[in-house]
Amino acid sequence: MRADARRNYERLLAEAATIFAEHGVEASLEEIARRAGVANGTLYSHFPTRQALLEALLRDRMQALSDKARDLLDHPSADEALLIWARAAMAHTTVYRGLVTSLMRSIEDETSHLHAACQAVLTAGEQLLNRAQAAGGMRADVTASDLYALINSVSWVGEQTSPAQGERLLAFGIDGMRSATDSR
Amino acid sequence: MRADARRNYERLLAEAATIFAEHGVEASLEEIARRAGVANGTLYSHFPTRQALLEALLRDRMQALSDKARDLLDHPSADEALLIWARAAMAHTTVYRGLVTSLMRSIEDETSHLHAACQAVLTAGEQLLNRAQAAGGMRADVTASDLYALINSVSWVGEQTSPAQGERLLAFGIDGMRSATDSR
DNA sequence: ACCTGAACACCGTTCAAGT
DNA sequence: ACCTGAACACCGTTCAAGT
Repeated sequence: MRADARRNYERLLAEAATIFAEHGVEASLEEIARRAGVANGTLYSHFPTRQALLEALLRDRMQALSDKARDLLDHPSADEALLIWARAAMAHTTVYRGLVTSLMRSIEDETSHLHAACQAVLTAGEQLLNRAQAAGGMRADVTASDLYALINSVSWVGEQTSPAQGERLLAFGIDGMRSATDSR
Repeated sequence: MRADARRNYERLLAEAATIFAEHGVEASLEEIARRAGVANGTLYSHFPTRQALLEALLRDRMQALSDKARDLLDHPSADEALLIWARAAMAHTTVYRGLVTSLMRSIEDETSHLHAACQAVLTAGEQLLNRAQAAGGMRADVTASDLYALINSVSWVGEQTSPAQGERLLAFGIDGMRSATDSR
């Protein structure tokens, strides 16, 4: 990669982070290019779609979330580990306004640039879920997709109303996924 | 209201219904005006905002949902009545793609043209919730806002992935709101 | 009293022409 | 190889001028 190309790439990423943080993931791509000091087409040559830009921006963070799930497999309580991770996932999905919608769509859409990363997160969550199920804390019929959808939906609520309302729904949702024999 | 004004109003509503059904609530207002055969500004004079248009379009349906809650107060099972109503509410919030986001936002935003109707729906749900709580089926700490948020969030999931996934999350959510003593 | 349609200030995306 | 910037086809919203 040529030096000027690399510099443009980095500047675009940096401006995108700022502008997405301020205006959400639907912010104007034109403004990102403008603020990065490059022409319109340069943005498109580096990032063919908005999702490609998001993917580059979130790559490390999503990897970290997957890693965190692996680490939590060593946590003494399988149930608690799952809850801790779910909250971390919530925090991740709300870094930019509107991001949660992209993440939810991308899990089903294989053509999305975010699909692989979302799939990795789902699989990471699945490990924690399976462990909690084996320990008897969670219903056997709960799927990784259920968990993924729950986390994203409560993040969406948190975004639309208040983070506290999102937290409440997460608690109800997880409780509803617990085994009947589990003490509450 | 002048006869031509009335006719334009009706045509705009009819076209909006068609186009929202096809493209979701973020569809082009310009296209609605175009298809209704009126000028751009005419749409704005009748409906100052997109939400005002939505409100006129949904008024009857939202009233019917509130009425349905009242009727269900006579249902023999308080728990079952709540679940039946929640499913009806889900169906309502998904008539147009993207509508659920407007409905969720409008409950907190008093300036929204949809606010009053959303508030009425929330209150209607509250009656059913309170009855289920009095009967001992639902936790006492569940609020009408929790119920409203749950319904909208699972509708959102249904829209982003599949209706079946939305249904599953509704079941988990409601279960999580049940009293611990409730048989499962 | 209501309607028209141009005007303004924005978009996303593409692609020939440059360096 | 990469970048530029004009071109195209769209938007939402406002408002003077008409009838």
